[in-house]
Amino acid sequence: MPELPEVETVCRGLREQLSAKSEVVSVALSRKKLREPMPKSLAAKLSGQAFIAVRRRAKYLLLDTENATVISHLGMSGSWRMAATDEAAQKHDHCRINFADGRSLIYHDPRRFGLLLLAELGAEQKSKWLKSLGLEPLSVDFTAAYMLQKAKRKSVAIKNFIMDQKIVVGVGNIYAAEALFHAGIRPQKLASRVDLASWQRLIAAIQNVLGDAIKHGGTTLRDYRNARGELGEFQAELFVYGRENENCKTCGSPIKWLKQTGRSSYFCKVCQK
DNA sequence: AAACCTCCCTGGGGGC
DNA sequence: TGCCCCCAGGGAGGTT
Repeated sequence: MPELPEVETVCRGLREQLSAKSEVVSVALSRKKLREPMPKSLAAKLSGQAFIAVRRRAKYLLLDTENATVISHLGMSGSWRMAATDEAAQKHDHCRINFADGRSLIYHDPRRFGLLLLAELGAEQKSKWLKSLGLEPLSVDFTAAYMLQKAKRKSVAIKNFIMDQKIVVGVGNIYAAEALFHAGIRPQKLASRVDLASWQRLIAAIQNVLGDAIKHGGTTLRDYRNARGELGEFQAELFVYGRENENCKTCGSPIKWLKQTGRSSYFCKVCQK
């Protein structure tokens, strides 16, 4: 589900919601496991603490107290919501963090592909989930020269390459399709065949589409909600994703669909070469 | 080493 | 209405 813009939107929302810095009084976990079991020590570690910062690395949310960091990944269907502590639980709620001010922060995840882990303060980057991650796409390090070098002698399609979290993080199936459209590059093109000028266009396209999606609060296809329970609005701005047989917004020709390594791709065969 | 495939889950939609 | 199959925003682990 959530790619960088959705996770960033949730991050900003949680930062605001947690700015009250109320102490945790208790934590309740469901018996179901997410991708990994949730740590039993969560209640003991968080009780008496307040969250002092909320950060994002790739598609991971990092919630800091003074002595630990909660690592959260939303998988395909995860969401966080703030509710009154006396509000009834919903099906698929898996973690409920109760604060002294009468509110509760709740992790909800029907498919349970998400993650909820605990790291010692400052040690989250050592987690196996974070240690091999590539560059942040909105950082100054993300350059055409870097991508050209990394793509050398790679026989993967460009779409798979820009979705490889070891190379660049945060780009998933929707925004890969959208960025390639805006850069005029077909998703099947080999990464090693993309020249420097094309990389410059593609990097600009990735940064623009991620930035615009953040401004629109992300894309809601089905499950995604921000920390206030609101939907994203970027789905109205999509040029190709999910638009098979609909007219290209630029040239009018029908958008094409293909399956690449098990995932749907969408492109315009006139606008993308 | 690199590039596929499979699997972890629930639920919604389409075809019959 | 029901059943069955396919699909979905991710990503680690296994296989070739």
